[in-house]
Amino acid sequence: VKPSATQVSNAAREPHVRRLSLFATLSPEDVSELQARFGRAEAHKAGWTLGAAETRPFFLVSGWACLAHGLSDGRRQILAFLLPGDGVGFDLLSRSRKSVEVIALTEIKLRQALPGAFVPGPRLARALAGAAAAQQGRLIDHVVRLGRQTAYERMAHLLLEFHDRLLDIAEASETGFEMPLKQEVLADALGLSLVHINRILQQLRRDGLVITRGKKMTLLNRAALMLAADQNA
Amino acid sequence: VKPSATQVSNAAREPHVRRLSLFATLSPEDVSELQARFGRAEAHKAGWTLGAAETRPFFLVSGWACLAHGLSDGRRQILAFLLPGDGVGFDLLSRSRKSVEVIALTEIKLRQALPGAFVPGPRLARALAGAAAAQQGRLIDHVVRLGRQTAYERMAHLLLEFHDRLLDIAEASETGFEMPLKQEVLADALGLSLVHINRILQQLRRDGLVITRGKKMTLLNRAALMLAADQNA
DNA sequence: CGCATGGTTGAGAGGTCTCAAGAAAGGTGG
DNA sequence: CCACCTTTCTTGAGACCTCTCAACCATGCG
Repeated sequence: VKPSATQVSNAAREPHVRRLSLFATLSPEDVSELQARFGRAEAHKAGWTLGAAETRPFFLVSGWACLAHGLSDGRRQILAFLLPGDGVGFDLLSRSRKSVEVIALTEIKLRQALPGAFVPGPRLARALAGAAAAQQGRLIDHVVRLGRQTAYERMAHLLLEFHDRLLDIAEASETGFEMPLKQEVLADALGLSLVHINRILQQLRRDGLVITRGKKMTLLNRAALMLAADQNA
Repeated sequence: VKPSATQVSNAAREPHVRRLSLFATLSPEDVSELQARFGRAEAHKAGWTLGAAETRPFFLVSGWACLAHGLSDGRRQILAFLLPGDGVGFDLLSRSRKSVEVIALTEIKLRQALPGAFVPGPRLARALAGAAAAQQGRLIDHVVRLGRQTAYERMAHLLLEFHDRLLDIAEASETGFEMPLKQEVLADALGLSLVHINRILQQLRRDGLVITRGKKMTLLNRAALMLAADQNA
């Protein structure tokens, strides 16, 4: 494998390369090895759904998606958000349970793994394991939010999670980011009703912690948000 | 490696061997390879606590324990229960987050991995991966419980989880099992208050779904419990 | 027998939900 | 560019679930 400088620098702009680089220093060869294992970007519209167990591993290239589990009476719980650069199917998460679905929350582009076994080199393996561990950690945070935090705390914590994750891939500014989520989605993630989500957001605005304008979310007081989010994590 | 028949049949009685056998058919060599990698059983009293990130991988041999995360104001969320035969530290779960603790809920015995790298054979690797996936699946169930189920549903679902897991290692009868948990622990697991746990248990008894006598939990109507637990999982 | 621990009850407060309706925002065709 | 329709957000009011506080009972153990 002998990647050209152009190929590498193009790849470096891809969010999954950026995100994996957080967990291990990837050589140009690592990057091109990775790129070679995944197909062309394919696009899907918001609302597109896929049984998580049925798919090959993939990276999300752009857009927001989630993993969700539906109850038989229509209630739905969002298990995790997928942001650009996030992978699905590398760890066991998605395979471990039927009835976990991937749902596109916006228009998305993704790159599926090509058929055939993928045996990553040591650095790449470390990066993939790191990303999987990070996802596990977020799932744990989610349990804590749902089990032991108030609506206000949950929302503060989730907003900070989004901000941190988007900063990692340079899709957020120091003070804010685009959050293309309906309040209904926030409700299904945080285990609250749509109406209550609305009121909690108002409260955060009234307290001067955030500003929302359309899909633009501005964090006015990160320190106060962290205090509210607690988890002392 | 040439294990004696006695060694193997003794090992087969150990709960972690039993549990791993659910995920792959282990040869006698696999079993003795596994046994050789873990030290003697060490005992700890209820209440014993350990930072999950600090420990070597281990198997719980007997007793009940849990993984928990504490908030700064004293609130606590139990992330997962550890039953005899369960492992900690093989997947990323425990390592991924500081401030996740292992807590012994009863007297426990555990066997830590011996120092040095552990490179399991293919069947053993499959079994370990299967066990890790099962644990992930339970974590997902937990998220759904906490996010989208009522107290009654959560309790029903958790009782069924206990029953199924204990049946796997032959520590439950068809209709019941020993549940050595204080109501406070159930509260921290299910995201409810101690008082409410008490009332929910009464309700389950009143509805004829369970009987509790001391630590003995009897499931009178598994079908009805499953209906209540939903998750249609 | 007496203390300590864990379970049970009662009453009132509070957070969150549901239902229902109205306002705003966004997209589409004329 | 406007009118219209759909989607999403916002508001109000009452109900319900769950919480907190504060006792009181049961059980087990020294």
